Amino acid sequence: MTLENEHCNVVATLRKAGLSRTTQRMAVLKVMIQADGPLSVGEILKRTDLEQRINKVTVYRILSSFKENSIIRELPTDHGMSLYEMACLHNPVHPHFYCKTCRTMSCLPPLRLSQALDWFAGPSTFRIDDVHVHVNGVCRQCQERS
Amino acid sequence: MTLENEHCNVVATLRKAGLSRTTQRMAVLKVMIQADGPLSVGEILKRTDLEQRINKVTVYRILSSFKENSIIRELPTDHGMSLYEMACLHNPVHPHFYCKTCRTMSCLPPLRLSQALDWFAGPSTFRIDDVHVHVNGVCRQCQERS
DNA sequence: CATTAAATGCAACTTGATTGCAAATATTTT
DNA sequence: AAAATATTTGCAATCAAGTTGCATTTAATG
Ligand SMILES: [Mn+2]
Ligand SMILES: [Mn+2]
Ligand SMILES: [Zn+2]
Ligand SMILES: [Zn+2]
Repeated sequence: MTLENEHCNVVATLRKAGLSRTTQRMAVLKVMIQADGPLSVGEILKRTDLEQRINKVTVYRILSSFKENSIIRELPTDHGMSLYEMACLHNPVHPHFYCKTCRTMSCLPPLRLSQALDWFAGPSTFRIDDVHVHVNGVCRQCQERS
Repeated sequence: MTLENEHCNVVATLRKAGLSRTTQRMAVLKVMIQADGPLSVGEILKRTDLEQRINKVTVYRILSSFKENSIIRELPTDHGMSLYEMACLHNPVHPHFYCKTCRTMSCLPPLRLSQALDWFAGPSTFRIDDVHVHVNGVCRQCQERS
């Protein structure tokens, strides 16, 4: 499953989000748009460095601002590390398969859970060890406290 | 939702898993059984230390062996930290709610996803920001490579 | 071009988790 | 019960992802 968002425009995306057009942000966004799957910060650094060296901290801050503006999605893994993918119209929310061994994340078809299980039962070659359903938010107490 | 596994016996659980009965393992397991929700390593340490001080590394290794023997479940959070809960018969797999603010994890009813959404739509006071469906396992290549 | 606000780079730091190895403890054998 | 063996533990060092403070640079604005 490719992201199929080659059409997303770097400049337009930044402008729509009201983010200034720095070379670093352009480079990171370009890499994200061209990616064929979720990328780690390390991988993003490796790819941006082909054209210009960017500081690790800067990448973290850029990803953080992209996330706040819903340009990208953060996909936390079970190894204390997150991967990132575009959150554009061409790439709706979908489940992911994470290989514990090579620490690679694969996008799964955007099906409902029942359909997804059928999909796995089919010609899928993944060996599933566990499935986490993780609901994130803010609890009652913390809501009242602010 | 309490774990309701007060009945699980420390000695019996260890014996069934073929794990030797060290004071440290007994202490950790006792704390896990008495817990009323998922615990972090820090919280486990705090509770075991009330009776005997255990090294942090030892707790990690104990939790790791408990997990391998399906005595407990690991619940990774989106903050690079895992929480742990009993995996006994009285505590079947279920979704969890994680508060980003106080970093507390709450157990949710073990319903199917569609029912769970109804549950949230009801008198629930959680503010949901995002839901991660996380499928873990080993991919095709990694399976063949071993 | 000058001004100002925002973004970046660097170094140091934080935190959860892991590793190597010697010492202690549990289990097995005699 | 004592000795032999295997397992487990504790400590210190280390790792890796991610964060923070602050000086410097860059982008937007007029
Ligand atoms: Mn994806
Ligand atoms: Mn639970
Ligand atoms: Zn793999
Ligand atoms: Zn909270």
